[in-house]
Amino acid sequence: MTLRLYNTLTRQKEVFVPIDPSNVRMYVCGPTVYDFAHIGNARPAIVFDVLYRLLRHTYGADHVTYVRNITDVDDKINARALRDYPGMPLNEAIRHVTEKTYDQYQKDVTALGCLPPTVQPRATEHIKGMVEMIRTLVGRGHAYEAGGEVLFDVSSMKDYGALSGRKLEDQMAGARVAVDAHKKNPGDFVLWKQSSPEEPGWESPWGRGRPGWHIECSVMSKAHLGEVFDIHGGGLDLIFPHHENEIAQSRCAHGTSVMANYWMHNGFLQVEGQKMSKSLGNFYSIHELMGTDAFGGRPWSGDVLRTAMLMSHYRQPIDFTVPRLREAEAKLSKYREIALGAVGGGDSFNRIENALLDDLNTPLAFTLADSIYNDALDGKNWAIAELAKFLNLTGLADATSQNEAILAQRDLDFSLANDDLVEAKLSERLAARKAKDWKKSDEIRDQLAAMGVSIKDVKDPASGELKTEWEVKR
RNA sequence: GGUUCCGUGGCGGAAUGGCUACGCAGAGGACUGCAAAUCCUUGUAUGGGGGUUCGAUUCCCUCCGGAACCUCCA
Repeated sequence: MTLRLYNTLTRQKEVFVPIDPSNVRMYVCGPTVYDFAHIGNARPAIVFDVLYRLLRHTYGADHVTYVRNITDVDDKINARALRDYPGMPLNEAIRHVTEKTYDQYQKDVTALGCLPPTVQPRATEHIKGMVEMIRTLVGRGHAYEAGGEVLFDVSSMKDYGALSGRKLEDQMAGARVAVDAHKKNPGDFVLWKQSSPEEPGWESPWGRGRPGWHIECSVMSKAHLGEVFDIHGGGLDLIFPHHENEIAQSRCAHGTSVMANYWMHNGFLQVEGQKMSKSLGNFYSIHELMGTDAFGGRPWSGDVLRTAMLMSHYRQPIDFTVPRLREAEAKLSKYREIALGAVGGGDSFNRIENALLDDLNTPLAFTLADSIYNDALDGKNWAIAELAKFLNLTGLADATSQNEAILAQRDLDFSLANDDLVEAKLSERLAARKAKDWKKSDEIRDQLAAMGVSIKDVKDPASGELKTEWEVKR
């Protein structure tokens, strides 16, 4: 079975053929580090991590290069720096913002079970390359200087818009594109803009300034992967304008007919049926979900979040809800219980691997895992190996399950604090049961339930004596 | 207005030109004083209308409904 991927460029699934099997190259647009990553940002990180693992599995771990950039030059970062560190020199404040956000991002994606990419370049490390590429574009007649900016001239590229299926004329018909007086075309976009003395800036042939958003990815991908590479990924919303513009810049600068052969885009995530937004109050950072009670009144571990993501196909929308997370948690814990200790590999039927090879069909992989589960329960080794392989290939063996520890600790704290009280009530209830005073017995059960304690009546198998077990219900 | 995509049971979701998987929830039963837990059994779906076909949920057309993008939001 060969790897097949849906290619946004052609709008169909294609067999993946790498340019160089000894070095498969993938670039994914990473975060702009101005605020903590939210649950929507987690999706591309997870999806492309699964692809990365699959590529490593298929071509060998040393034969895949995965680049995920860090955008640390951006006007939103500047705004955040001014807001959070008033009075501090801007450049210093910016460093605070980007470092803090970057550190948290690394922690978040690690907890979600994502392997570190081969390289995580930062935009600020590549300013020189950006200036060079812009200079090339100007020299080749694809960019021009106007109104203190350097702009890409979209009319200079014949098939601009091929990725998104957009034609320049159609866009203009929409009449919602901002028209700036100094632009030749409304669709022209900024490559370089001048900075005021307070703003961050770098020297360039066009004065002290800073790069536009799109040029960063063109330069960083070129630096680490070359002019043409295999896979370029990101969220659905990046197709236009970001990826369209990256393609324009890279192809025009290098004179190539493609930038990347396969373009992949993950679908969006909604929270409880609504688009996630701060105004609706359904905006959750990864950090909040894992470390607080903000969503559903309890923390959710990285592996549960990862499972909940992978239960849907990456191109489908996901509705993120509490029942979904519960289902994910239940599913995962039953697989883990049986397969986590097992050594993956073994030559089993490879059905799960084939599902993943078919454009990352993770929901099918879960389905297969469910059907294999019963065989694994019966102790069949091939089934246990297949489940273990599934957990490894999807990164579920690596994601943190820290919240189990947190919840267990909570339960323990509760138990220690309430042990005497609960025991007293239980013996009272046992007496009532022996006296067949069901009313009183049920009342006590209700009281305990109200405290969050659920009970289980059992018989001692040896003596046949009545006993009651209890635990804290979450 | 333009571009792209999606409609399968209560929910999540797979697959297929020929009884529509699987999981969760639900229902019934066993057990229990009653519950819980556990075990056994089980009902329910391809948005509407055309077309191609022996046969369409699958392919084509159309309608309805929904989403994303056209605004430096993954």
